[in-house]
Amino acid sequence: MIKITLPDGSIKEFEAGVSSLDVALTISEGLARNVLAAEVDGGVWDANRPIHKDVSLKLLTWNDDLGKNTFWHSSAHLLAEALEGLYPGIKFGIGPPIENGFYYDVDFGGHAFGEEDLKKVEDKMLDLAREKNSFDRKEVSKKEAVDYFTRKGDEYKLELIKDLEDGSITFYTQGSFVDLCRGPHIPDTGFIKAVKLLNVAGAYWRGDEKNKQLTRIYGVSFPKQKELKEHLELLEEAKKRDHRKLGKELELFAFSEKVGMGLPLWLPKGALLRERLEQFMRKAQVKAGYQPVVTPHIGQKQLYITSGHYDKYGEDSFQPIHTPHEGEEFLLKPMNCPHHCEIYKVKPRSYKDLPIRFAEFGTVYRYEQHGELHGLTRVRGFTQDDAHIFCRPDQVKEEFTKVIDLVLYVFNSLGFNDYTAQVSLRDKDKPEKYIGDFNLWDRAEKEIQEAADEKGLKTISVSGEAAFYGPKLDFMVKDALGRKWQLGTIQVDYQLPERFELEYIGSDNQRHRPVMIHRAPFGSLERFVAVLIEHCGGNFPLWLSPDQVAVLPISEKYLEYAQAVYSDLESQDIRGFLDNRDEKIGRKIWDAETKKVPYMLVVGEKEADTRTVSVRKHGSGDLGSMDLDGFRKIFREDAGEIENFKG
RNA sequence: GCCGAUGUAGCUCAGGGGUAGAGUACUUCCUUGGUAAGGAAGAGGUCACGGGUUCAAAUCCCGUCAUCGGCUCCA
Repeated sequence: MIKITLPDGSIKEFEAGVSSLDVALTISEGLARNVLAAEVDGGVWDANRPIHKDVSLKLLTWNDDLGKNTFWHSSAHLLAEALEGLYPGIKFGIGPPIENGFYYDVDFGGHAFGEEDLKKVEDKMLDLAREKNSFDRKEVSKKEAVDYFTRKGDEYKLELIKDLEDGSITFYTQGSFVDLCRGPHIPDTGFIKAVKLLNVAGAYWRGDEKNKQLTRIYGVSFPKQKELKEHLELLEEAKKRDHRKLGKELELFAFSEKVGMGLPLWLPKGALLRERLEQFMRKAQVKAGYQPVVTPHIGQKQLYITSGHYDKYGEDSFQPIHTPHEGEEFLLKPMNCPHHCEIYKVKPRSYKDLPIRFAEFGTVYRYEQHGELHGLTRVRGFTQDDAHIFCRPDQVKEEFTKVIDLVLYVFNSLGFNDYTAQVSLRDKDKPEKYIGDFNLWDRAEKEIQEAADEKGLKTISVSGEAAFYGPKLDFMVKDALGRKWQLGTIQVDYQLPERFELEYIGSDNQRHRPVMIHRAPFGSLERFVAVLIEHCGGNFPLWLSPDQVAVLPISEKYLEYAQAVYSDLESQDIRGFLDNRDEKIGRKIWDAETKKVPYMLVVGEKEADTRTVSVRKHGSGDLGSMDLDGFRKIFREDAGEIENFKG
């Protein structure tokens, strides 16, 4: 007999060899029907895998993330089985579950698999699911595994097996499909009741551009048809918040093929939004001891050779601008740091001067690859809310901590609570990707982690995400469709001060090397605005709204009073417009609501007589009549502190 | 850059080898209307661009460009 401890602490005795499913049956048949897998002593197991010793056990259903994971992993196998049935001889890469569904990478040989083929595969998957084939686990030796896939002719699986330890290899079989897989899986395919294959994409084998590109098929599946329907509706809703769609609808920004791809054009309303954000940041930075500087949009090629950027990115960048002068070459600036280094160097610096903080809204240009461009989140010309802090080594942590405060202040002010703080480290297996002394790297990485910990930030560490000159603390935020973007970034850099031979005179009257901290709380104005748009669905906080108030006269007869109201608002620095069109009030309200204008002031005979306005708030409706002072009070309260600062 | 898809009026989209369609926006006129779309008329397109097939191409084929979904990249 073995003892099994359940999550509620109760302990039950079973014969050795009992499965999680058997345990579930002793609790209730209904539960057993829903068990997808089980957490056994912390590891996830197949629900039908026999247990031979005392363990703690948690049954996993669709309501557990690990349960969903297992479900989608099994769905990937089902996809592969369907594909193999329809396209015999194809080869398989990997097929894991992901955050919202699963995918499988497939080598179709010469066949061009397109989106119109998805329906057929979906149907086949559902056919196979109805067969309720069980997922059978089998431990195999490395030799058996190699033999099987050699016979099958699947070089990708063979490559995977090569890296596996003999004795740790398992196969899973469902129906006629056998896969190399560590599992676990759901009991049988019958659990999968609804499937939607979402798209096909190319994906390099093992994520390496030098390898062959496989066809990746993305899908999502559910135990109930209804859940699929809800999921697809959620996706549709998310698409409505897409900044590219809202940016067009709200006339914030546009692109022109003539100007060039990835080069955003800011329309008046968008420019206003940007300006408000810049003003907000300027104000916060002045308070935090930053000094604004301004530098040109180009710099000599030599500047970037010195910084190391030319060596790293030069060939894949916008190419040098030539002048009538033979041999003279300028680069569009792809970053501001070298310019700021030269500002640091204009005069000798004392240890007493440090830290020095140079801030600039610097517009930079980077030749991003064609397929990488994406709305405002990935562009070829953008403005960083950049600053560089030059400090003594002993000041690094304190300065870093202050920057974290600033980033968090910005995020909080804009209601960004759902971010991930990512410590981006170097990939220690690829030292060739980085410059500088790795002892300094280790020091910088440690300082970043410590500063983050001291601020109580919950961080995740990702190796290989560092900049080539130093590690970073990145603030990642998701867009409407769940894609992660880096917004705020803080970087510790020991390399550029070295390359630019930056110095300060210490208290010992000796020359010392300062440390540089690169930081941009927004990251870029473009990307930040994009995420902001999606975050608030185009309903900006009042202080950022391009149009804050619409004055809506009932008819032409009240235009004069409406104009007086509008002028009064203008004199109070309240932004908006007067809708003097020959339209009915219902129409004017419709249009203002559609444009997401926060406040609408309806004025007609009654208001003109009593010198009042009838206030309507976007999304909430009629607030009733009041005089202008009353409205301004409501407005100022809604606008909050930020609106009321004079930046 | 790579794989897959898309490109028709300012916008959203239908159509499809034989003279280009809707809704909306726009212009003019009527209407002077009280909290989410008043009515009528008009104007608006080299069907992304360049080739090819055809008596005839917006439609079929090829190429280019841009956009979308991914991959790679992201100073």
